[in-house]
Amino acid sequence: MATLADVARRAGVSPATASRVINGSSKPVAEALRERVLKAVAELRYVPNAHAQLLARPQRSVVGVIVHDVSDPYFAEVTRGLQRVATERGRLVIICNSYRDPDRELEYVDLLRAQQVAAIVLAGSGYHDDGVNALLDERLTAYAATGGRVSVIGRHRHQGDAVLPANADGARLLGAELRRLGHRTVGVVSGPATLTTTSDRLAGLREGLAGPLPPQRIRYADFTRDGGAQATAELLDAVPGLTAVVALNDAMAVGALGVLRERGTRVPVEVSVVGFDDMPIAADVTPALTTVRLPLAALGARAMTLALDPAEDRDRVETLPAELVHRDSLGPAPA
Amino acid sequence: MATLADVARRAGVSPATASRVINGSSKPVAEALRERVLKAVAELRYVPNAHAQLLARPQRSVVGVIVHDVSDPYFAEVTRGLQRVATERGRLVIICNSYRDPDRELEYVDLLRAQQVAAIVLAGSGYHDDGVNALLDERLTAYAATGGRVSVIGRHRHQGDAVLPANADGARLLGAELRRLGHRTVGVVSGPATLTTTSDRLAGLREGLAGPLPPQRIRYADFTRDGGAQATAELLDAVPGLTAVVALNDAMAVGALGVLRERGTRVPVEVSVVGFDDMPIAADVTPALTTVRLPLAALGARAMTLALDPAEDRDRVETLPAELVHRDSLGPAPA
DNA sequence: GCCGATCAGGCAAGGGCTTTCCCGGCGGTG
DNA sequence: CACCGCCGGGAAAGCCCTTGCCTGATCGGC
Repeated sequence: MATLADVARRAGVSPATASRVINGSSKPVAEALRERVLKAVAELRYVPNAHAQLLARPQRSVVGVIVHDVSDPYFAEVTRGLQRVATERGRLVIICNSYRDPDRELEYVDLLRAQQVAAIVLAGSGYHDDGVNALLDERLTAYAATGGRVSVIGRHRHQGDAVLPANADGARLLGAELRRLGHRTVGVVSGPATLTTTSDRLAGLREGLAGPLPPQRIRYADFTRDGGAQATAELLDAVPGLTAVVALNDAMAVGALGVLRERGTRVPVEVSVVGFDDMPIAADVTPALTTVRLPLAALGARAMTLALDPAEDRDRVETLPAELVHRDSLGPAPA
Repeated sequence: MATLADVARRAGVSPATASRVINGSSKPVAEALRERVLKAVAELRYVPNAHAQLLARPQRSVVGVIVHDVSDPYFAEVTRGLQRVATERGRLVIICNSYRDPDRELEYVDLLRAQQVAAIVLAGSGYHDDGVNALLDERLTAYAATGGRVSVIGRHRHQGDAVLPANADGARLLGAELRRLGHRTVGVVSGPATLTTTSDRLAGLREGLAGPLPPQRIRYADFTRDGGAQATAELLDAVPGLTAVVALNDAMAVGALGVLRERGTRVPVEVSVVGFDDMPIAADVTPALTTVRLPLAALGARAMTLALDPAEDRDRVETLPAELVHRDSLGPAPA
């Protein structure tokens, strides 16, 4: 691997001059030398060692992002927003998948700290586990204390900036609409109870329905298609007279639709199905999914903006609104 | 930000000893000192500077991966395979999205080189552009010359290891099946003509159909849902008597289905639709999509294995088979 | 009781780059 | 013509960590 010294030697200049040519310092370099350096760079296919550079010039230009799983469309969309802003500001992004494992999340915080990133953006639901939260909070505080910026998407925190989707609001809208359409026996296909997103949505839904939601009408499973399918099957078997299935995200709703199709139940004539998040698939399944749209890319963009913003007022909390998207999978409750 | 020297000072030892405690060198350290160091680390929330570490100990443990777009389910799946193997082998992965921009691909190769990564995995279709290919090849060769490993997924190269999906084979299977079912007027909703994946699939399809495929029955668009929708609309308007639409990936097929539904055309009774890749959505749209399954995760896993494998025989090329998945969107041609 | 072997710990040399500081040479001014 | 200031270039100090080598101490063996 060619080094700066190699380049300098080949161009017949000092490493200092070579460095100045290569990353355009404020100091001027005579045209003749500049060309010789550039020529040497090309010939040696020189690429500066990023680690040496970052060590010498503690200019923190990269931002770390921790998400549950980028390949999940929810986070893909959030990440898109994050990336857009980062690119605009000339920042590189390192993405880490925690796969919903709080321990891995902690590890990644340290890893990013070790990488000297300028900011850490933590996206995705938090956990109902005070031990984990305390640990995470402590790590992030330590990071913030050394000048790092922290910004969080979709979880409640006491330190650092936060951007929240209106989970409860959206669910309330959904619940109210179900109620308006006469649904009284509603089943919920829920994500893991350990996630705050789950409980927020559940709470909002309860409020919107303005009626009882007994525990046996809630089934907890993974926030995936298959989790949704299984929970729906259980629900259909356990709850007689069910007129609507609320899935707490669209992937689960797709699973619900699959089970209902298998069983020959007509949607929405016999049973209505609603989702959450408004993923791209939502419009392409049959029937097209009625769901709650969250401004995911905007969430990401905003969080990155806050993280990069040198503003002095920390601990800002912003909520971005949810919106009900009417499609075909929700109809009036059958008489 | 606390440094190793801070820790050493606080623990009353030399930086050397602190270092040895922190990353368990082979050299033994007395229990008393070890504890003092660990205590100092905890109190200062010390995290070693990764850049300094990598500079001091040029142990290359991270692998760079360049994909078109991780949030695309195709690459999400490939990446899953890559990650699995990398994790098994204790390697970290840096993922870069080229967003199908050859220039950005080049930049990322340099960036990864600057990061001193142990290997670069390049995933996703190559381009029909000799200029770009030459440039890329040259960059990769330079990297390989300094001991870097290169491994490539789904593109033809002359240097480095390569793992290929059987694009042509799969398309041939599809074409033959269409022919068997009596389809004679087949339209193709194709990805960008600049990609080699597109031309491979097109060539295979042509072979399988064993009949003419005039240019006006092929529409090129982006490999996205909307691209597929638009191309399908054009095709329906331009080609009378169309009995089947072949979309060159599943996202486009979903778009095709959407357009046909809007127009009230029954699938597969009036027009059949087939896709490619067998993405998770494929089974959940209505009618469920007949498509060609590619072993994407296996492709990723294999590429990572080759990249990490210190085997001496370079330039290995492996092809992983494709498989026709029969679902509901393909039926016999109407009489 | 002495010597050599063994062991724990520290010193210091890098690793590749940036940047401050300094120096020599030039042009301009009095 | 002498002096000053400016400008382009180089020497060298540091950024933070690892590790080979050396030292001082301890211990066992004779």
